[in-house]
Amino acid sequence: MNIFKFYIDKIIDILKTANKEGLIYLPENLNSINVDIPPPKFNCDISTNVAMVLSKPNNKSPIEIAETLSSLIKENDKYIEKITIEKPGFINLKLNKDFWNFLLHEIINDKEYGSQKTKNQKTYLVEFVSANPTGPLHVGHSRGAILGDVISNLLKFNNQKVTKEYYVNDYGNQILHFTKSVFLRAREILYKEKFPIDNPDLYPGDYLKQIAKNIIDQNSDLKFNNFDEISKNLTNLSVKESIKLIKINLNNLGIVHDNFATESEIVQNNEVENVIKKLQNDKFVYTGKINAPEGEDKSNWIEREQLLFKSTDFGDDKDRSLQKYDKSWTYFASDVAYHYNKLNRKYDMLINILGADHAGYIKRITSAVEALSGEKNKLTCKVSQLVKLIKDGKPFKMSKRKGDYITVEDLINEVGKDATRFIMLNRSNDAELDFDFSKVKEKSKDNPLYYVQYCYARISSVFRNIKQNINDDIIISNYDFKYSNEEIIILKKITEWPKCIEIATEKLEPHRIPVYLYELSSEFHSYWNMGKNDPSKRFIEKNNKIKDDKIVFLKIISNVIKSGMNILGVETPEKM
RNA sequence: GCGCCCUUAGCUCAGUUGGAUAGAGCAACGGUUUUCUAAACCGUGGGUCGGAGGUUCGAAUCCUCCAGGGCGCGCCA
Repeated sequence: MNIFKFYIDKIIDILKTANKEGLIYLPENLNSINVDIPPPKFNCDISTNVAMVLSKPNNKSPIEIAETLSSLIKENDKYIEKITIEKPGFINLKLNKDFWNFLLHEIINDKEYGSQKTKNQKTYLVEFVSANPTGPLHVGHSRGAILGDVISNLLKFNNQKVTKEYYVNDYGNQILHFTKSVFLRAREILYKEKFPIDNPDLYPGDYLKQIAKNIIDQNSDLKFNNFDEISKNLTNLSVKESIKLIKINLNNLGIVHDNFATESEIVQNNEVENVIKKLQNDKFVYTGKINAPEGEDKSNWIEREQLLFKSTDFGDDKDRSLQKYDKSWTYFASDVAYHYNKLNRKYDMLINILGADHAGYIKRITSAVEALSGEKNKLTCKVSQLVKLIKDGKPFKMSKRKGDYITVEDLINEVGKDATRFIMLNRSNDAELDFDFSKVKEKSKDNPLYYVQYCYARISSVFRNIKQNINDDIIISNYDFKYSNEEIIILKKITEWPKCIEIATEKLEPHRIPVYLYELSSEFHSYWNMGKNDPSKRFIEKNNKIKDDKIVFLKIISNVIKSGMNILGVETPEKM
């Protein structure tokens, strides 16, 4: 039940009839007609811009059209108490009590209220995190991880089919350096050799000692004499250890992937060769030269003939290299193969969540997917911007070099899963985020998580006091209530929930959900406090009973909060 | 040099399929608890929506240009 759609459909029906009767001329495209909630001062529930949109094509003033339409609307809708026209031509509707009773009756026990019920269910592959398997996740990874998880939840809430995937980059130079670091840490343990801490290629973090120790303990036959001899085996073991750590981190954040795809498998199965052959056949690959980037030190630049992907055909600023100097594949080449692999698994839509530092990569990979699929918007990439850590009022800089960074484990231990998720989701993913440790820990209004949870807890306390289970369906025989103006303000907010979900889904912007939940909670807290002076606004009466209208009211609000918090992956405790 | 993101109140930020007087929180000041959870509420002040053009009935929102900040750009992943 989306009242905006409900009224747009209604208005368009009326327009079509009026058009047939020759009362009004209709342009082809009616998309700019919309229905909204008007500002509070008009004391109305719904407004539409239809008269202004039709003004020009009809060569009449908006007010004139509004007058014609408003009488038609009024005749055709039994839910209208009052209809007014406001300059410059808005039509404002005030809905009667039958409407609110109808609405509440529709949604009271609908656990999926707000869900976008589309006819065709689509399959999505959401790839996120995909951090290099060279150690545990740090705070920077967690924002994208949470974003991807909640986008998946959001799609699922709308009854779409979602696979959550992690792409393990277990191939290439960084992994080689990582394995070498494990090797040297192992020798440090076994032979007391000093780890070359100053070698900038190696990974200095302490966690490598533990990884090395685990590998030694579990593989007594492995000899740490010659790196080249055990390199392949040790890579596998080291990556496995890393993935183990990463999975623990993800679990602590409340995230479980459905699938882990590995780069090494893509390479071993010759998928890179295959995809490049396909692109060659389609004339998207050629041998040529590319220029060094402007404004940087070009002294090390070696110009050479190389295998290039024609991403400029799709709007990229240069073509992209597929092969390294030694003829091995670039990261991009295997990623193209990986995306071809995704395409062959026949998903309707692909979504990638990337960190800000990989944003420059989007153009070339969407180009590749377009070249391979022939579809323009098959792949959507969302970027999670930087997280600026603030500790003790000062920015906290992480340095991978020194192994000096805040891990997900530190984060969860210090602020907890729910607060982390809520705060990280409370901002647009396109904007940088200040993450202030002391504030996130604070149990007050400063922390929007507790504010929303407290709203749910307050509602729960009413249910507890009247000895009802908040999760049970509400059975009401007769929907005939008259809500006060203060209550209708909140009911109006409730009607916005489907719209919030719609926009959040369409734009893949889950931050709209915590923002909405905060606003709804704010209105509820405000109402709650009115009960102090005005007994009619209290929920429980002197005889410890509750009226039907009140319990319906509470149930609706708690349903919305609960389903919103579920999408966010955050708890709704009944007591705080 | 190029690409992406950001610029809205003192601070941190919401606000886009273009809508009516641009909203929250924090900070400041003053109030609210014999009554369902005060982790709450109420009130007061605070704005050239970075700048300049354009598009139109109407622009924080769309287009162009400019400025400032961030991230990134090599056969690293």
